[in-house]
Amino acid sequence: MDKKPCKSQDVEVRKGPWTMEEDLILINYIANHGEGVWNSLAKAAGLKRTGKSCRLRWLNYLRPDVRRGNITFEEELLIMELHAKWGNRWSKIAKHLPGRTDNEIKNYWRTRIQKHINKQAEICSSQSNSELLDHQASTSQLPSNSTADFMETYSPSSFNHCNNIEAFPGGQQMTVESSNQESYWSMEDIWSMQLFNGD
DNA sequence: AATTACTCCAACCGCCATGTA
DNA sequence: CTACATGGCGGTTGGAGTAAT
Repeated sequence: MDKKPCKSQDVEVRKGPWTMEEDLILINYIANHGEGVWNSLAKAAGLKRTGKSCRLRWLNYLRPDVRRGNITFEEELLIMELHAKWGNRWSKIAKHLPGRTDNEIKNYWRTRIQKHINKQAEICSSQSNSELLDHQASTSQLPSNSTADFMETYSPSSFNHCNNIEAFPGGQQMTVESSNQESYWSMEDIWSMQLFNGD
């Protein structure tokens, strides 16, 4: 089922969640040989994954400098500011948040900030008249320029003199409450194991 | 205690840009 | 110049975990 024929040869390709073994293989290989052409890296490392998959796994999860969870209030503000400026240019935004990946920022935006914006819009629309409703309907997908509109109201600068902070995702806690205590292997675990195995 | 609804995030997909033969 | 391979990006989805009923 999760096998896909390759163009040139019938190589089985694994999909779905990465196992710890695969992680270790990838980490080990990159530690010894560095990043390279991902397709050939995948083959050379003996991983039955596409180069794309390896690249994604490495960049979003396995890199030693990746920070996950606990997005701070400052980071949240920066994300909103940069999103207002650039729209959904997640990789560009991620470059301004050391250790954060575009995927994480994108997820964070969608699950927390955008949701909050939609809520705010709902409140607004229930309070105001049909004029707003029309505008909302046309921007329900929240393209980048509607975010810019939103930022006029909720820009970081306006936060300084606005008491809406507690209404924001995460509220007064300012940080993501989801625990960092991974239920499975933490990256520290994996990296320490990698050091064990490394040559 | 069981079920349903919701949240969150890792991973995949498809498209586009760029590099190379 | 063209065709193909690869990388990078943004959008979307599946499923695990958690909260609510």
